[in-house]
Amino acid sequence: MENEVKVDHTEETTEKVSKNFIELEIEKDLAEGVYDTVHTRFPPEPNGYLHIGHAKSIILNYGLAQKYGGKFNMRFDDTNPTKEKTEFVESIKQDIAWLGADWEDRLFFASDYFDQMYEGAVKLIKKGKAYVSDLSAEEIREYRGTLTEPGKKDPYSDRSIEENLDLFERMKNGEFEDGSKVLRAKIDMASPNINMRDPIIYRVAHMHHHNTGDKWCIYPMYDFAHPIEDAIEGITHSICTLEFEDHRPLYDWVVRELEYPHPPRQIEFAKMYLTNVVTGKRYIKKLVEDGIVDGWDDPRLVSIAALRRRGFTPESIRKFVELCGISKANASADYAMLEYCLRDDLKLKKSRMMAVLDPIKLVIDNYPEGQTEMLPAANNMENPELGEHEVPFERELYIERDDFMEEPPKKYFRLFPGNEVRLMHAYFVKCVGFEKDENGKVTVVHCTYDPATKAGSGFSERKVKGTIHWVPVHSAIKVKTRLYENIIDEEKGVYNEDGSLNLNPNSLTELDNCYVEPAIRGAKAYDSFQFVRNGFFCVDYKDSTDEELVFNRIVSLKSSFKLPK
RNA sequence: UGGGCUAUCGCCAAGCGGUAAGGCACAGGACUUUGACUCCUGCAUUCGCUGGUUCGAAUCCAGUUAGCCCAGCCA
Repeated sequence: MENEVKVDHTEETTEKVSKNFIELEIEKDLAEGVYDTVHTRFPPEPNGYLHIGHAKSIILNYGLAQKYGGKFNMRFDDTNPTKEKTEFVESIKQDIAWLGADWEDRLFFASDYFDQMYEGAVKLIKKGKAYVSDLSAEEIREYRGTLTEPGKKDPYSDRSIEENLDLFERMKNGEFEDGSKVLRAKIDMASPNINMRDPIIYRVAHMHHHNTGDKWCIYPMYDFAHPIEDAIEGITHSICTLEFEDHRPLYDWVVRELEYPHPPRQIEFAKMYLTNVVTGKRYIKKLVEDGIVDGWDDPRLVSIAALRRRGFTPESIRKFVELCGISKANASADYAMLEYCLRDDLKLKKSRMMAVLDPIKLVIDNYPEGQTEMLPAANNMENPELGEHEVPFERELYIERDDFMEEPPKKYFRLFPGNEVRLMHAYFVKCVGFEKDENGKVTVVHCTYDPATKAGSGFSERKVKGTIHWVPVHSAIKVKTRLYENIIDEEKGVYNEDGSLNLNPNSLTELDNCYVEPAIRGAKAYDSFQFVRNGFFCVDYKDSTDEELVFNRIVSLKSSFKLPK
């Protein structure tokens, strides 16, 4: 069979050479007529914020529906009121929409199907396939057996259908206390698969539900509810993660016993982690509580909200998911792969600005005092569509502190005494001296410029090896920047055993004496730019003020020059 | 010691009996008004291990090892 595919007609046609195993399975189903369409869903429980791991599932499910001309549903799996909140419903919807997965008008809640689930349970009872048990939680655990020993028959499993029907209805009517009774599916207490040992399918919980209020005091368990939700919505392929593989026999049992005409099919894939990145909810919760990060959307985290705040694009995340692929092997991707996707997406889309993060003054001795000339600068040399802007050139400029060295190592070709470099968009300048303070720290660098070398003049008498960026002292705009570098090493742990912080999360560096060329004026929250040689930055929506912009570094540029130690 | 799943380059990942794709990372080189970008070049005689079947095996068989998941009235 043809195993090559030249993907769609969408602009972003990143060509995929081979299909993943899920696509292969789906195509087989389609070819064999098992299904005549593809209908997928993303079913999160609204009990927290989504992170990059969820993005894989969202993009996978939505992408499958797109690829096969099918539909994609959004569904909140809210069958356990003890953990769910409306607050999370909203954040999850926002995150998914931001990622670009469109559920159109198909937004559902598992709790919308509670009536049908109840009827399903009654049907099971009538078929003699479910019974009400009075065993306590501890007893249930004992009777279930262990991984190596079979379970024992539940003493209540022989109740008559009539009695079960009566008891179950009374459970629904609130006659029993939480934990006093459960409804169990009657399958096989000796099954080597623990999930099949008469799993609980309904429990009593007198609790207010975010969607159904106080209508119910019994709630279905995931294993019973999920297949029903899928079947009701006409889902064909129920894609989930590996840990549910053991549940598939039960999933199939439910749709079979309930006699759904077109039962959905569950297919599992492996989660993807990022190497050395903290995703554990308990760690993040503690980091938030300890005030080490400033909430679930702190740019150092990898929740979708955090990535958005930091300046990631949905395109880059989609690209990342696509690059990682889908398989059944537990894997953890290098952060470098994500960074690559980010740079790749941003490099042609964002304006390139000169920004000096760690300034040192450069004085051009032979440039007239008080003179200013406006120099044209392409917004993106590789993408003329982005237009151009002007940058004022003066006698006094700021340059990057590490663009000057008093005693340069071999192969350093920026500024050092006697060396000539190009000031980006401007002139060649030659270093003629420098000043130091009492601590030996360089404070000012002096140079002379050559008017003949103006950018765009076609000057070609001589060449320079280095080009450095700069910003005019008097009209540059002062901003704050935040750099995020190393990611927490999960193996060592975020916290030590005594509770002290082990590593600085993503080692945040805040720089508050940075200057950007005046063209940055008017930048708004979420606007992002490439700062020449410093990477891509995004205006922080939370901490920027009218007086001062705060930039988050989205990703740094690759740099191959390293100072020899 | 039960059941399920997985094992191909530092990291992802194709491969489905015909003689190891691709990407990331890395290393060299060219180019360059960002040491970026782009462009070349290099990067698994070998597919967890051991046997077997075959003219031929990463792909089939047997065994073995390692890792992940399962004993919530969580999802």
